[in-house]
Amino acid sequence: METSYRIRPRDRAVEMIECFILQNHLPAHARLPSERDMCDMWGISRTTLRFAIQRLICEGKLYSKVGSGTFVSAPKLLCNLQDLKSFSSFAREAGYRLETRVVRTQVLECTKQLSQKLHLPLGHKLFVLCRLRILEKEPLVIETSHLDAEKYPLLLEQDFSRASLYEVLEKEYGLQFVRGQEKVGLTYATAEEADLLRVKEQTPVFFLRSVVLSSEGTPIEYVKSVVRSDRIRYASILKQKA
Amino acid sequence: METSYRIRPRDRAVEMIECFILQNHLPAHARLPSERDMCDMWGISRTTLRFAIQRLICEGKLYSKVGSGTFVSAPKLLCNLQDLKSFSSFAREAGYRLETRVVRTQVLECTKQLSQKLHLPLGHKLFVLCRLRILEKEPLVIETSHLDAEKYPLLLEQDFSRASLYEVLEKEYGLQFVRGQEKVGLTYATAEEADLLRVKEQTPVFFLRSVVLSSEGTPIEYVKSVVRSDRIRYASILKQKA
DNA sequence: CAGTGGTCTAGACCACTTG
DNA sequence: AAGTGGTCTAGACCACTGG
Repeated sequence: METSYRIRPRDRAVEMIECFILQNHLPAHARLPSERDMCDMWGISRTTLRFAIQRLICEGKLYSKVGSGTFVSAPKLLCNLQDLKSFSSFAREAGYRLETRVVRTQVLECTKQLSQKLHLPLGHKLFVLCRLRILEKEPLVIETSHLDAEKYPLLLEQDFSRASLYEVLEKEYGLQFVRGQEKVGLTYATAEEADLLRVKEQTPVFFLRSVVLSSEGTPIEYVKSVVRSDRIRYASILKQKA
Repeated sequence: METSYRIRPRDRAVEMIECFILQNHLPAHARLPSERDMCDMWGISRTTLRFAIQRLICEGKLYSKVGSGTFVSAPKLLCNLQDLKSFSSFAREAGYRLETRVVRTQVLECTKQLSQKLHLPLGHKLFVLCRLRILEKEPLVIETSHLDAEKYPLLLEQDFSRASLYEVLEKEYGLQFVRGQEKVGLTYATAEEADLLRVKEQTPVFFLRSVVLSSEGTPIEYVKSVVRSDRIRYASILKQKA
C-alpha cells in the first residue's frame, strides 16, 4: 500500500521559509523578504504564504510589524519546571536586557486565599505591584506581587520603574529570599493582558503562582505571573512523553 | 476624540454565527448551515467566514467534519484546580458518557524521577498503561499510568479496554485511594498526541502530573495526563486577575 | 511617497461523506 | 451524484511605516 500524501503548498512554504533563514544565516531580528517577494520567489499565492507565516509566528519563530516587515524571532527561552526562578534572575543569567514597566500599584485588603499564602489576617493591608517585564523589547510577563503593606510601608513611596522590588526589600528591611513552591497552569489572555503582552485576546498563556519566603521561612511575597507561551517553553525532567 | 474602529467582517461573522446559534436555539452537536450558505446569508466571502469558524473552533465552540458539516460543541468542561479529581470520576459525576481506548501497555524499569514519586528502587519493574479517554465521542485526555509491576502482577493480564484500573486494584488487591497533589503545566501536542486527541500538532495542551496514594499513604500510581485545552478549562479560586 | 503587513473577495479544485 | 469542508489562486483595498 502506497500512502503517498500530496505535500500541501502551505507546508512546503513553512519549510521554504525555515530553509531560507538557515541558508542565508539570518540572525534573530533579521528581516525576511516582503510577502509579495516570497510569493514570487516560490510561485505561491499570498494567502498560502501568509498561512505559513502565521504558523511560524504561533510557534514563536517569526514576528511581524505592520508597514515594516516580517522578522526572525530570538530562540525560545527555556525555563526548567524543577528549578524555577524569578524572571529577572533568569534573564540576567542568560544575558538578556530586561526592562520593567509598572502597570499599577494599589493597596488592597487581604483576602482569604492571600491570607493563607502570606500568613496574614483577613483584611490586613496588602501592597499590590503589577509590573510588565519586557525582554529584548518584547513584553513577556505580567508579574503581580502582593506584600504586607503594614510591615513594609516604604514600598508605597518607591518608584518601581527605576528600583527593583528585591533591592528595596533588601536595603530597607534587610531581607534575604528563598523562593518557595511554584505552580504552573494554562489560561487565556484577557483583553488587558493581551494588550500588555501584545498578543491576541484568548491566546493561551502560562499562569504561574508562587510564594517567596525569607531565609527564616516567613512568607514575604505572593506572585501571580501571566507569561506568553509563544516565547517561553517550560521543560520538565519528568516529562518523558512516549 | 472619536475612536470609531471599523468593524471587520471577520469579527462580524463571529458574532453572526454565535447569534445564529442562540436565535435558533441550536443544541450541542446541531449542524450549522453549510459554509457557502452562510456566505450567501451574510454577504461575505468564504475566506472570511472560514476565519470566523476557525476562531470559534479554537475557542472550543464549534467543530467540523469534512464532507459532513460544522457543528455546535458541547460547553466547555470546568475542572477546579483546588479540588482536582480523576477524569473518570469527574465525568461520571457530570453525567457524561466516557469511553476508554488502550493505546499501549508495557513494562519499564523505574527511572530516577519515577522512583522518587513511587518510592521504589531504580530499575524496579513498572507497569505502564496508556489510555485515551473519550468523552461523548470526543477524545479529551491521554492518561499514562505507572504502577509497581512486581507488587501488582495481575495488572499485566487485564484487558483495560473493558476493566477499570481502579476496580482491578480494589478487587484484586483491596486497595483504597486518596489522590495526592497534582501539577498542571502547558506544552504542545506531539504528532502522536495530536493524532490521538484529534487536534493539530503543536496545539497547546495541558500537561498534568499526579500521584495517587492508598488510604495508608503509600504511593500507588503515578499519572501523566495530556489534556485538550479547547474542551477543558481549569479554574482556580486563587485566580483573581485584575 | 512607495513599500509593508492586514484584510477581503470571487472563484476554483480536491477528498471526503452521505445532512 | 450532490453536497461538504479543506485548500489554493489572483487580485484588490486599507492603514501604517520609514528596510
